Amino acid sequence: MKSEPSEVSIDDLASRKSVPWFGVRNYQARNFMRDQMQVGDQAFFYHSSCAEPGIAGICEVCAPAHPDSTQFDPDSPYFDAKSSAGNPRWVCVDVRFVSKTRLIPLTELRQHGELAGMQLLQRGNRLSITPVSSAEWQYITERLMRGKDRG
DNA sequence: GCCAACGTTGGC
DNA sequence: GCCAACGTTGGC
Repeated sequence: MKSEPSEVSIDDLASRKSVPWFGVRNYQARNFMRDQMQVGDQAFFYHSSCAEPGIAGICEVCAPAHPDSTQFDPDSPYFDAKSSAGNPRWVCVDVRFVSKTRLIPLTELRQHGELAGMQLLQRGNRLSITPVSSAEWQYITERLMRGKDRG
């Protein structure tokens, strides 16, 4: 799950009980949250659009998909005039902090052939939420996150 | 700021 | 339904 750290960083997540994954305005990413993600599922927390993009930690889904309140807020950059309370277009799950890991840069992820199939790493990928296979999850958590914690 | 890639929109 | 134009994402 990608987040711009200037909006919500792994430290921001750690300081809060939970955070709604607001602002997703892409149907595929929305559908992942609505149809695939369940309470208890874990995800990599990825810092995007920043100096050092990469995986910064792990989070866990703690509430199933519900309407994203920012779509109804005219002052929000995520406001959607075509959505309505009766028929909300955008939903989001809530996530909570699990752990902060060393920052695993995108460039490092690309160096591992075992991860070449990750949707995150595919050319032109723009989805803010992408699936991770169990093999990929295992490889990253057991082999890449085992290094010294550099904060 | 550039630009590749891809999603959305809207005229037809 | 096609497709050109336009907008957005996000790494670099």
